[in-house]
Amino acid sequence: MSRGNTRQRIQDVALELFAERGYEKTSLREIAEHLGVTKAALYYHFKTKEDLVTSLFEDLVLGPADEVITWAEAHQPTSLETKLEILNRYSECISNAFPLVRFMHENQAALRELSIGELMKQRILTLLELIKDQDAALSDQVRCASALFTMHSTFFTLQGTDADQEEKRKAALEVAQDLVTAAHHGAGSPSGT
Amino acid sequence: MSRGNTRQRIQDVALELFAERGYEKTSLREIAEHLGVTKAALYYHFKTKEDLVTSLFEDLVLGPADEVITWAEAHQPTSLETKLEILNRYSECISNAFPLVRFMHENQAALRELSIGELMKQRILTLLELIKDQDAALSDQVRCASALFTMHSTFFTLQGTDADQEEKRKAALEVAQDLVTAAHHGAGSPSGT
Amino acid sequence: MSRGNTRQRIQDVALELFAERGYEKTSLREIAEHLGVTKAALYYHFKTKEDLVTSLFEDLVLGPADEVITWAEAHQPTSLETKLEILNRYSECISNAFPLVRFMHENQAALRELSIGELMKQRILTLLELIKDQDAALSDQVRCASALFTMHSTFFTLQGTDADQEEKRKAALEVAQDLVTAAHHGAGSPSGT
Amino acid sequence: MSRGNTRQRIQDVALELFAERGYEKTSLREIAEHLGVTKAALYYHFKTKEDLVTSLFEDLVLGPADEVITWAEAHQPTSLETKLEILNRYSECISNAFPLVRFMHENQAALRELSIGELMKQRILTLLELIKDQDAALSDQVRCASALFTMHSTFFTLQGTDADQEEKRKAALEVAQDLVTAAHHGAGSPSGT
DNA sequence: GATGAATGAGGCTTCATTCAT
DNA sequence: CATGAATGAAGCCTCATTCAT
Repeated sequence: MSRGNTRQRIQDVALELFAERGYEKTSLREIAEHLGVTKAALYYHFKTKEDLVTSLFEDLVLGPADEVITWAEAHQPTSLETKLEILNRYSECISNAFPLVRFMHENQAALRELSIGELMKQRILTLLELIKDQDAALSDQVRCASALFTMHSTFFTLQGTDADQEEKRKAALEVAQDLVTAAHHGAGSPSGT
Repeated sequence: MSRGNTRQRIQDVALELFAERGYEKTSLREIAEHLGVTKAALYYHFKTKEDLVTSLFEDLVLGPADEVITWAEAHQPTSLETKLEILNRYSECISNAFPLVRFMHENQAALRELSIGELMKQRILTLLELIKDQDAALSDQVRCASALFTMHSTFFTLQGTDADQEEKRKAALEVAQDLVTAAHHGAGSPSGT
Repeated sequence: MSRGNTRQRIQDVALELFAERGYEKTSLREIAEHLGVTKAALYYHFKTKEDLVTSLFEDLVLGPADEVITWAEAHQPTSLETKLEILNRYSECISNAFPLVRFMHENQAALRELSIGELMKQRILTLLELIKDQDAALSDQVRCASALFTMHSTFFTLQGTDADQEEKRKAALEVAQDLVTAAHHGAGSPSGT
Repeated sequence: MSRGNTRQRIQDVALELFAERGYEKTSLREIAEHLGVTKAALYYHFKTKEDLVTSLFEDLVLGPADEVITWAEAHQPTSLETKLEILNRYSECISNAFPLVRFMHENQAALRELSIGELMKQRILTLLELIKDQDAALSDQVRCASALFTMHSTFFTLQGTDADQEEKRKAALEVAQDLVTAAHHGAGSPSGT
């Protein structure tokens, strides 16, 4: 019945529970029980609890995000079109790893103590740097940060809605792109004048 | 030096530590040690750990938010101007209780298991209902949710900046108001056409 | 029934079990069960298992040994008579803390990983330096080390004997003093010629 | 590269780690990792952890010690010269198995729970019986025990020294023989008179 | 000869909480 | 108002060991 897929099954259940109940509240005992295995079995596949959560990010989101960053850095200086394409590509990463992104969004405090949290934060800050202008008005900087956050949070913000995953992705992407477009044109400063 | 203000001091330290290290990672022992008191002393002032965190929300954010909601519900049906004023008032609540909002934002998973978390979520959803149109395009619904999230997260998003608290508040408010304005005018649907 | 003496009772039982079954083999569960308390109660009185064993050495042997060292260092350069008096005083320390010394002797490997082990080792090496001549023949250095070891191990070496504690102490002291006397007179080098 | 010598390699690594970190603190995982094998591989060669440590004593020290005992028992009643020759022969056993003797000396508490520990203890007590007089003065019994302990511990007592193994062996042997000689002549009793 | 996968027992430690004083 | 002492539950993790392949 169980071949070489136990590692995968552990990751699946862990992701589900982490997203559902939070990182700290999810114990390895719970994960093991959901799987019908012993706690010790988890330790055969993952060195620590942190190692387990780290593997989720590495397998689902870190690689894809790095691809976006690599692509973006090859297209500098960053035109508006490039920025919009960054958002587009990033929205696809996120959409594919949606429960993990939800987990990341809702457990920032817990992730801060994990080394993978630091790595993810760096990726997001790097994306932010690529999207915003260093010396833009404050409100335009907010627009760019907000664009990223919007994509991170939309999938579960729109939980009640009957829209499907792809519709949500497009809606979030549209809003994010509008925000970045406005920031790019310096919507912030003229309104201040 | 310290008279009957112990309760206050506990809240201050608790808020600081909760915001810094997260709800689950902050133990009552830590809080007590930071205060130079015994754990048991905390229990004289607060029935449980949950009671302590609840008191923070009640004292700092729940009341003010309810005032905004009460005001908003008295001004229905909601015109664009009303919506913008809701955002304005809410941004002031948030600005005053800034570390608690950060805590809320970064500990959503933990708060989900606490009854105060449910209460706060209701408030935010109520505000969202007042701001968005029930049958707006999906992207416009995202805009309104994003407006709220943007205000929640801006204060620590802009951590590195040298802007002061009030400047940040205004920048976040501007972005939020733009988003809601766009949503109000149905920016979403035409772009779909 | 139990007033402020719980800490003491924990130490007593811990010493007994540590000496009986070794440091690593003695679990805090066992100690707690022997006392009719919870494991958590131990942690109220001692921060860790290492802290518990450390307290034993500090309370029973470290202080007295330091007194011997202090006395010895005040009587430098060290005449033979002084050396013999060092042995005499040290034998009394040891005799009073006899089960702990047995524990130390039989758990050197375990103690090497504990910081108190390092401290105790330093004390013994210091005593050794005071007793032996830096440039004595190899066999005389062995004599001095042996003198110390002999006192450490005699109490349980002579376990079967019906002699009482004080007789054993005197016998060990006599042998140790003979060894140091021989070393002092350079018994080693002439026999080599 | 490695043919049928895996068993030997396991023993080598095990001895090294046991001596370094102690019996309890050394896990089979560690041993396996140092060898670049799986834990399960160890179980192909040794039935249990105890079996592994037992094999070390059997191969390195038990046989040679038994030879000494056999020789000694054939030379009863034991003259002083015989006693000195026992020490001489035993010192050679020990010198050859030096890390294992260090291990034995520093892990007495752990060995007490192992059947091989009991066996080794018996050998040493047997040697002690052969060396000392049943009804000697207490101090002379201490001398004989001390002679044995001295040889056990000298190799690592003299760790800092630049003397080579054989010089250390001779120094320890000299001290041990002096002690036994003194005991044989009843140095203890006249001093009591 | 050796591995991959798993187990059951048990280790140390921390936590929120209680209660007599 | 607050402490000292303690508890019960649970946490993460490691260990020696087994067994099918």
